[in-house]
Amino acid sequence: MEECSFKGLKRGAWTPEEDNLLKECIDIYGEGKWHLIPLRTGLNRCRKSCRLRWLNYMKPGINRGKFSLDEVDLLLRLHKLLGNRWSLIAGRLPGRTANDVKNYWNTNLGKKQETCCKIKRQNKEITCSTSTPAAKKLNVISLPPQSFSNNNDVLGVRLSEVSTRDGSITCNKDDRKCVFVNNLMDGESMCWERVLEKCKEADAAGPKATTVEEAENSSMNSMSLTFDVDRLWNLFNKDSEELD
DNA sequence: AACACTTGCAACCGCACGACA
DNA sequence: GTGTCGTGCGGTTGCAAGTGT
Repeated sequence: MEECSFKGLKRGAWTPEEDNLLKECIDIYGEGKWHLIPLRTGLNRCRKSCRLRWLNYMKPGINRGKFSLDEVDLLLRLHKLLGNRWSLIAGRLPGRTANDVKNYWNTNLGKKQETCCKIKRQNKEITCSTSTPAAKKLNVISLPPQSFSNNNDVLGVRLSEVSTRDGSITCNKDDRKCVFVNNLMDGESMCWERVLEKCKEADAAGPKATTVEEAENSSMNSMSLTFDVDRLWNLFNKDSEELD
């Protein structure tokens, strides 16, 4: 936040007066005009700070209550699929912000994962990095290079703009990336959700964990689902072909 | 009551990326 | 092709509130 480091700009906790100014300005000019906020309101805050305040705290519809079991379950599954893509995960949790999700993960679920890991290391001598909590301990699904047929506009995203080159679903515009992932999980396609459902069904039929860690996860943490990455990838391929 | 320690979360920081000149 | 600007994201920090001793 380069400009926020300049002297003269206020930092730290927001006052109710500042919140009111911010809200009034956004009511008038709308979201996204962050550069206008300090100019129009006289708020002595940088635009990034204004944006963060609005998105994480003041935006209508934000759910500041405790995470329900359903939300935690979904969060765990989405994190397993997407890794630390907090904004994408938050997009699937109505009323939750990326910051909320990230904080919840770091303070609750991440610690549980770490504790689990330590216990396992002590008991089973399983190697497990502790350099970064949470994320690196998870078997985040990594998608191999994937191509889609050219110029097919599916689910609001031109598929020629989509690739999975770096192991994530990406396309040329961030918002489109979001739309793409969201759409994959929404509506008739519900690609990822079907994947998850199939995994759930398979797990219900007979748990098949691919690693010792996952096998232990299934017994140590009832909230955690186990995933066979290869199977998931095959299912994703199948769904992609159907979309094609 | 007073202090130390822990926890949860709001806010900040640095970086990446797209748009545009 | 390159530099600048605006925006968004993930990681990290700082501090108030809560809890333990």
